[in-house]
Order: sequence, then structure tokens, then C-alpha cells
Amino acid sequence: MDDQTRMLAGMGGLGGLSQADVGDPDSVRKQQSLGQPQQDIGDILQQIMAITDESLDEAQARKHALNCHRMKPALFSVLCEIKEKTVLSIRGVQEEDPPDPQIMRLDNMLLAEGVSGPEKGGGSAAAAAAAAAAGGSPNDGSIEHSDYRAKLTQIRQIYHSELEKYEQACSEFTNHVMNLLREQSRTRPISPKEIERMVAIIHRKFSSIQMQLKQSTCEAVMILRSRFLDARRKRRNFNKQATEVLNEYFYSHLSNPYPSEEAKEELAKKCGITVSQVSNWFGNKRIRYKKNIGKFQEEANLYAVKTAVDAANVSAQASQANSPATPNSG
DNA sequence: TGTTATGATTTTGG
DNA sequence: CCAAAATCATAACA
Repeated sequence: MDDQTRMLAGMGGLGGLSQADVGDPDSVRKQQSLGQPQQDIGDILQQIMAITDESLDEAQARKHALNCHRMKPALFSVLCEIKEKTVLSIRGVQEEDPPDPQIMRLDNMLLAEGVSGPEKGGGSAAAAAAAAAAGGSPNDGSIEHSDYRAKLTQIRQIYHSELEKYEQACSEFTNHVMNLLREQSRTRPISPKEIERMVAIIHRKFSSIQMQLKQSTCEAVMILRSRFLDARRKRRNFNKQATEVLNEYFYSHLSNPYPSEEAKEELAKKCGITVSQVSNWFGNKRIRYKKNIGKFQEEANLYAVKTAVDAANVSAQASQANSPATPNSG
């Protein structure tokens, strides 16, 4: 709380309280009568200086007395004027918060990752978009994906609750300070403009804390992302039956091994893999077959006889309807 | 432990 | 945007 006291102390030096001298018609009348006031002011100043030497109780009583002094409003307005001239002109220039590029970047990233954006629906859409952007193909419905989304949701919840806490603390503190200043503005010159400035300072402080939160959230998302990508990179061979189905299709369509979207979907269903995995497989197969036909000759023959056998079986089964004596080989 | 096979990702070209 | 080609990373194997 050192900061707080320092900030509050720093406030004292600025501004004039306009309503203090406007509101009191006495101050005008008193200022007009010369001679007497000069002595009064000297008197007041002397008493103010003397306060520091007195005990707390005495000082308190004296302060109250000074507050009620008939010359107080006049002195007050003079102080305001002086402060206005000396300090405000210097400070008034470098105002207006420049939008921090750092925090803008963090904001954008959190938005892009679906952390700070709209809840649930939009969030998962953004996550899917992020996943799609990370890899060429969206891997639909995989275990890792839902895992990733669950973790992201967790991060989002933590982020939002922390953010809320900070915002609440900020507004509480701001209110506290504002009340304090308003209270003090009765005894020392504090302009509303200055209270505003004070609030801005507090908000800046809190937003720097928020930036830390955003930064660590970003880091967490990045780590999660990289782990997610690593997990996706982990290769698991397709089962034997799946590769068989794929190879069968490939070698029986060797002249044009480009399955249509529907064919891909069917193959995917048969093999228990995704459509993009089917596409990957055919992409890899085409290029690798083309690169070294010799190496795949054996395989090609194998599947050629396989399909031939299948065809034979089919025709056999067809003929079985006519003559049920035909035996099938295993 | 080195090599190959293979699924996934990235880069490139139309 | 799609497919080829290159490349990466790991499973499977010798």
C-alpha cells in the first residue's frame, strides 16, 4: 500500500476546487474589504505552520477551527489558483492513454484462441478454427480434439474468473480512492479533473496487472497447443483390415486412384478412420507408388489376385443360386 | 540400434 | 482450393 499513500500524497499539489469559491458569497464580500484580510491571512498561515508542533488532539481541534475560519474560503481559492498555474499546466500536456500495442496483441491472440471471445459456441468454433489453421486438415471427432477443448475451456474459465476478480478489485479501490479524495477535497484543493486523472492512474496500474494475466494465459494456451499438436503428430498405424480395404480400392482403381468424396466417406466408415485420413492415405500411396512401382509390384499382384478371387467368389455365389454344389475357398 | 514403413504436416504448383 | 512433392516424426522391424 506504499503506492497508495504515495499516490494520494501526490494528489495534494494540484488543481483548484471551483465550487468552493463559487458557492460561498461570503468569500466575495470578505475579499473586498482590504486591510483586515491581510492580517487574517497571516494569522491563518501562522496557525497552519504551528499545527505540526502540536499534539494530535490539539491539531485536530485547531484544524476544525481553521476550517471554520471566515477567511478560509478565500485562502482556499488562492491556493487553488496557484496550483492551477504551477502544476496543472505542466501535467496537462502528456495526458490521454496511448493504446498499448503489447496488450492489443495479447487481446487479439486470446480472441483468436477463443479464450476471451464469446462463450461456448463461439469459443469452440474459434478453437476448431485454430486447430484447422494449425494443421491443413481439421481432424474431426478425435479424442485429442475434445481433450484439447476441455483444457481450453478450463483455461478460459480461470482467465475469466481472474479477470473478474481484478476488475472488481479495481473498481473497489477506485471507489475507495474517489471517496477519499472527495472527502479531502473539502479541506484541500482537489479538482474533479484531478480525481479523473487519479482514476486513470489506478486503471493503468490494474491494467498492467491484467496484462500479466493475459500474458500467462497466452503462454498456457501456447503450451496446450503445442502439446495438442504433438499428440496429433503421434502416429498410430491403421489396423490390418483398414489398410486392406484401402489397398483393395487403390489397386482396383490403379488407373485413376482418386476416390470421390462419397467414396472417401464410405472407405472412412469401413476403416474406422476420418475422411482426411483417407485423403492422407491416398495422397501418400499415390506418390509412393509412383515413385517406386517395382517395390509395390508384389503388393499390386497380391491385391490383383485378391480382387480376382473376390470377383470369382461373387460370381460363384451368384452361380450358387443355380447350382449349390460349388465350394468356397478360405 | 540403425533402417524402413507409414501416417501427418508443410511446401509448392496450377 | 486441391493434389503433388517434400519433409517430419514415430512405429515397427531386423
